[in-house]
Amino acid sequence: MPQRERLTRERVVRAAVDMADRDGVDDVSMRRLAADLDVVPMALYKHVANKAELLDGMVDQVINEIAPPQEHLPWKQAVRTRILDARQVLLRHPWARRVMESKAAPTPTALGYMDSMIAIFVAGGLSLDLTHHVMHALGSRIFGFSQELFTESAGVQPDPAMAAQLAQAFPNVVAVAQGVEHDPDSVIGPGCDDQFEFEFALDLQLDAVERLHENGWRSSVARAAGTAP
Amino acid sequence: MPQRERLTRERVVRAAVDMADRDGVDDVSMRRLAADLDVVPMALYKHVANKAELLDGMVDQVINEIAPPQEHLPWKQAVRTRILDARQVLLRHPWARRVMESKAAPTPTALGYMDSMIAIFVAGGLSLDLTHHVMHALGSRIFGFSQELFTESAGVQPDPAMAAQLAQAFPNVVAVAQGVEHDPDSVIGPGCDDQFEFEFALDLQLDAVERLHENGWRSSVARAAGTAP
DNA sequence: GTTGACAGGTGTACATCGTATACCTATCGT
DNA sequence: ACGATAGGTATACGATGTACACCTGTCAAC
Repeated sequence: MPQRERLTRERVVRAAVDMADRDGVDDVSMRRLAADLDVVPMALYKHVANKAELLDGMVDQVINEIAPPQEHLPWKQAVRTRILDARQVLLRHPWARRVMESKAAPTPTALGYMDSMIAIFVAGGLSLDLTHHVMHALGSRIFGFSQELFTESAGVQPDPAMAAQLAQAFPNVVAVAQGVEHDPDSVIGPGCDDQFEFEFALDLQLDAVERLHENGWRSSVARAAGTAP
Repeated sequence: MPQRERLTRERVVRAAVDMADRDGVDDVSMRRLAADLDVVPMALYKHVANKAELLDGMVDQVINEIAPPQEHLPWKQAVRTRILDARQVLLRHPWARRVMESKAAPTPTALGYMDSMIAIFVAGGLSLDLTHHVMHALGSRIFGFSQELFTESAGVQPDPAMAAQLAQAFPNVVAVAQGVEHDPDSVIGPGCDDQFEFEFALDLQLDAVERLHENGWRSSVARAAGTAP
């Protein structure tokens, strides 16, 4: 009988992703991961060069969960649906944002994803130059990041006395937060970083790009506009 | 004679910021910091609760380097110049981006900064609701982040054989990168995350917001537009 | 079959990290 | 002069990533 299923890079990475989903990425250590796989810590190093490479593998697995672009769609829609899909994937693996952001170089998998995204713009007729700037402007949103800064009002603030103090110290922050909460039409999800905010920002940018493109954007024009007072 | 200058929370935090600027934030450990201050590691804990609080203090110091908003300016210009100033500050402290992004709750200092930024929009006549969404849309750009994903093409790729292989595997990425490099008009700075890209993205968003505002934006309208196919 | 190479799992060890706890000591208001 | 207290010290613990040497089970070739 096979006393224990053989280890594989595949199996190691998959277990690490599961553990990160479950306990958060900070609690993924080589030793805990090894224990999870019923193996001695150093055994992992036969399948993974070091922890950085393990994290690379984890991110790659997440990126591979993003569906390939839909063909035969206008570029704006194709980009939009793909990014929203990426966002769904990243909501399943919230730790991936921080890991990706702390990496210096993209893996081939990440490059491939960016490549396919660029392809959509180019196929849609956008110039290479405009596409380049757009990729920068979209930034990490391409990977579906919610880049939420702080998980705004993450914890409930139960203390009413402190709430009053807050309101005095930061009246505008509180006004914006409360104003929206009191608006019955507003879409306020948990942590306020919900689907609406993401789509709002995404559409703002995509619409602006579309407008630029339709107006026959050339780099000199935009540069002048950008640096003008 | 004062055998050694007394330690202060101020002095500790300042030394930590200097060390992070010099060696990168990953090399800032309580022990190295203590050695730098010619003191035993545990001495730091008399001025700082723990490392997380130290990082908070470091970020606060960076935020405090950002100039206060200029009065008597139209909101768009006021926001624009302030964010560009924030960007300059963050370029001096590149580590601050990652630290801020990995924090869950904002410090009072960060809240104060956001508060003063919101104040600009509100004073400019934007509705609380629109301001709220705009703050989300701008996201970390408010703090001047370049959110560069990967320090794109950070290292030079000297190997021509690998370059060819790259071009075959990721034709679009290479095309976009090369196309721009070959354009003599293009502004390509080190790492390609230069001033132009940042301003391009920032203006794209600010212009879009201005258009929304001038068209008398109401939340229901934007929501319908956002979720429409 | 026997053998021998080698992929893959093991054991031990080390430097480094954050920090709890207990202690000592210089300073200062009374 | 004295005792409280703020601030620096000493020691120690558990956790982390991983280098290095070792063992062992599997399988190809003879």
